[in-house]
Amino acid sequence: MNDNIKILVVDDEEDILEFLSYNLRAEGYDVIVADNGVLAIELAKQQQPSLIILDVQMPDMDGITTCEKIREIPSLKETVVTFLTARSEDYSQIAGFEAGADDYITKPIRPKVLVSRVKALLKRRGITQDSNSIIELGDIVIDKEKHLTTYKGQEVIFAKKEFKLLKLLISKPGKVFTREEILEKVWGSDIIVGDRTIDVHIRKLREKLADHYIKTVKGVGYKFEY
Amino acid sequence: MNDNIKILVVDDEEDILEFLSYNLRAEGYDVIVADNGVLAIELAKQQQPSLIILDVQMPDMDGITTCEKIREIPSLKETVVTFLTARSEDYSQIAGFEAGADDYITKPIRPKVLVSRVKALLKRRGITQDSNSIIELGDIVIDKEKHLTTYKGQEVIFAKKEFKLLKLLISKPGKVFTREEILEKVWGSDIIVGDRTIDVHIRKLREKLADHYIKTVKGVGYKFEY
DNA sequence: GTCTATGTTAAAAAATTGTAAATTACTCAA
DNA sequence: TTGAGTAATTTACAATTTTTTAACATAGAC
Repeated sequence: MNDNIKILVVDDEEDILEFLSYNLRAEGYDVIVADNGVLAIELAKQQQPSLIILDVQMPDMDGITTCEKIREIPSLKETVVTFLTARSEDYSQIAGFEAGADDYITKPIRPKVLVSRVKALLKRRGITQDSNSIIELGDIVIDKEKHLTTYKGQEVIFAKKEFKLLKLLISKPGKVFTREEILEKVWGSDIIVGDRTIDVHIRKLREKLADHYIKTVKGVGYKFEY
Repeated sequence: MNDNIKILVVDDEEDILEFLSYNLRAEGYDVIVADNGVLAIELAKQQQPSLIILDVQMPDMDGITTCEKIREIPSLKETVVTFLTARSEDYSQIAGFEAGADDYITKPIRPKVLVSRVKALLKRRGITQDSNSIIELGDIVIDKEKHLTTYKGQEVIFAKKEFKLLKLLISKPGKVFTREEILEKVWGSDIIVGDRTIDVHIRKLREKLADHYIKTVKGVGYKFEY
């Protein structure tokens, strides 16, 4: 089980990516990286990081534009975005806030400053190493910490495996998970279960969610679609 | 462990948040902040602050509404709430008291006034820097220092381990604590005890609390729910 | 129409937790 | 230091819930 806070770092310079990753990982964060805006958006959608650190100056799509696009994605509305700017580019601060940034960090980056800044930012949003556990998607709210799920405001009780399966599917809305993937992530790669086990669990989820959301892609697998 | 008094500051303006935080932290309070009402409520539930400072004017959900919602939450019934109002908005005083506020502070805020006001408020409620070792949740009052528990006004005696376990569960109402977590925090990570030990202790708590509050999340752990 | 993947159901199997009673460890006063 | 009394743990088993299986139904591709 991994409940660490995820941080997405976006920069076109390999060195900076490594530098940031190293320092953030040392603090126990899960770091994912992207070296361009397009990839960043894709990863953000998939991984739902709590914080995105975005370099302003990038080829192709700059940080400001990337941020604007990120802000247009519903599931990323609440994500904290912070810019990385060279001290000189002061104009970017203003533009950055307009684009929906929450903070900016100026280069050169000093590890301690970076880390405390990140901590402060996350704390301000009520996200802490052990309490970033709430996934919200339309009518469904999942609180990992409280192990509690709400559907249309009503509490729904999911057993352990059901909860795990739902968490998996909902973690990447729209993505099709093959049966192999589901088995590996929910049951564990070594455990062997019969053919109908997954179906039965899927059925239970559908039952409890009034048959919405979970779609079958015949021959491939299942997906959660909002 | 940190026994400082927690204060939650809620305002949509970054400057004011920082200003208030700075001054309150300087006085030794633990300050948590929120820039909107929804987050404020979530944080308040999670962190159980002793005092909430709430700006009246906020987008989306204003302070009055936020306060009303807070007052509806059992575990926050006793929390002190004070409003922050511009001097001109005198109507808000009345509305504020109706919504369940305990006091109001007018802008512009002067640090010394703020601090003395806060101190007075907390003192009035019997909360002082060194005596907030009292957790109160509905019918249950726990005095950590005196190792004393009251349930519905009646003193209940908990043995040492029971007390520790209760303290842990109650420290984050709603959170599910896994057996591993409980073992680590109550027994210590190196001590090995049998499979049923936790259950038996849970049972004793339930016995003494008339079977309320402590819920089992099968396959996961236990939680305290008011 | 056949064939295959998936849906459905109920019941068996497995896992987890609840409980009482017995045992062991601990504490504190004499 | 001892021993009575309390607290903590273990044990053995009951009760409950979850998970899996298996048998059969159905839907859609070809």
